[in-house]
Amino acid sequence: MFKSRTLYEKRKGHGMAEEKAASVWVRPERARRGRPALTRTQIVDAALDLLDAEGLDGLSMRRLGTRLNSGATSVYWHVANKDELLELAIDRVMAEVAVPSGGDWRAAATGYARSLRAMIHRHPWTVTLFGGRPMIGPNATRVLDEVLAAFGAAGFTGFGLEYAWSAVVDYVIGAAGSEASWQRNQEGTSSADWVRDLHPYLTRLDAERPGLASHIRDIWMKETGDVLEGRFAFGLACVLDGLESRRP
Amino acid sequence: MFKSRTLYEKRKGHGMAEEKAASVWVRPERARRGRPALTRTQIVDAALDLLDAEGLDGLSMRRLGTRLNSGATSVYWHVANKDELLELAIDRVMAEVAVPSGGDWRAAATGYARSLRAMIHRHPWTVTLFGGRPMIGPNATRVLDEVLAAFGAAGFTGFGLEYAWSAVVDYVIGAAGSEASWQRNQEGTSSADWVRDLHPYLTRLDAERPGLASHIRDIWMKETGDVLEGRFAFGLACVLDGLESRRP
DNA sequence: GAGTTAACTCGCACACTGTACGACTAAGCT
DNA sequence: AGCTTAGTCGTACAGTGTGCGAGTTAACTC
Repeated sequence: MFKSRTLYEKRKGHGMAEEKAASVWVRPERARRGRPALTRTQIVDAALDLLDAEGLDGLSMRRLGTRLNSGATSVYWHVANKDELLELAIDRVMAEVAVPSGGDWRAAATGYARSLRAMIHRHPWTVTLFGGRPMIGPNATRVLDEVLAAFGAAGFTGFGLEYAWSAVVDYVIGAAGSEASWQRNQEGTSSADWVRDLHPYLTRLDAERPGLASHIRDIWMKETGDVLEGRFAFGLACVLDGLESRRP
Repeated sequence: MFKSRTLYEKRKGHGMAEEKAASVWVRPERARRGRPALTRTQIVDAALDLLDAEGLDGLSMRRLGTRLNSGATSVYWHVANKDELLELAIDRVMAEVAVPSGGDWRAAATGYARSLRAMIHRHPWTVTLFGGRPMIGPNATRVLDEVLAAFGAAGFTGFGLEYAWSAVVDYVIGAAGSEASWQRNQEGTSSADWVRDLHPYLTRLDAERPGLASHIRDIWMKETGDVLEGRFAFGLACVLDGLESRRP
């Protein structure tokens, strides 16, 4: 009898050296014969539901299985492991980020930055995953291509191009990431709870570091959505100004 | 007999409403009587060893226990749960970041940024944790106080102060975070492996997106430590220039 | 139509996780 | 001496990611 073996596993034996399984992106979706089966898109859809609803911890292979009305380990036929599933998921949401074209480079950069930030707000679980593995999926690729083209049209080339682009992404990810976890923190505990938690800390701070204490009271505890908006606009403008003055 | 109960648990009963346990930082270390015991510092030391050696996944309570030559669950007497342990750990490494004083504001900001980045490089596991909960430990507090003072001396006040400071941290965390995971990625697989993994992707890219393909070949695959250094210097300079021109 | 083969699902098992619980030991106080 | 409390630890529970192999179904070949 022929032993059904996972195509995705590392192949050994036959005297050949151990061979790495290829990335999801070069490996085509399974050819479908046999009983109609789960689809990659179907699986990623369900995974996204769980991720968006409950964050990274909300996604477990078993819960994914039950959501798909299938066995806990059936997904493993279509996907090598959980990391790969997350790779698929993050590329899927990268489809939501757009780089406006047709305007000047600054409009393109701003649009890209805001679009990326909005995506992170919709899918806060992405923050942890950024840069985990190099993002190589079709949508990430498309975005990268577009943004490099926009910065290239602005005159940046070579390492300067890389530097300029990086400055924007790095800032956006840092800023949007901190906003995302701040919001996740707020929604868990009501604002009043948060204040009560902070209270003993603040009273001690009043004595030891009055400047910091008043900053926290006057700024942090009054931080609304508008303030976050202003903060992001400010930081982004700083970065873009710096780029403008360094543009070839 | 008196049932020994964890002091750290939420206290209920006696008709009083459920009460939240206070944060690690307001709760003193356990008074020591009885047999000489584990120490907070001792525990955090061991945790840091594991974290620095093998990253976030390297720290499990059981491994921590064996490293301390103690039972797997003994740590729970000194620390409410794993999250709290991580809070202690991250504050410990915050001791390593310094804000230079005595120079102009730009020197202070640069020094702070570089110091924070260096700390992240030494302890890449911090990246995921930043902003998880608001950082409230003594060292984080000290750093925050110092950096706010430096920016305050530069003329920033109120929300402008918050904006200016945030722009720097957000950029640094974004940039250092991406560098850290990039390095972690390189050290796992040898550089040659990485190239081989990317190869099928690149050949396809040559046809579909030649601009991007050549960028990857010419820039990404030649990225050395010096390049990362230059990239960070560039981005930071952009942010600081933007701040300078907006300084009151 | 019969038979073969490949695609796919799924139950079970393993090693591992965080942590609640309660029994136990040992030190200090009266 | 006896009591009280600080501190340790073995056990247990519910959950995790995933390897394995047996079972099921549909499309091919003859």
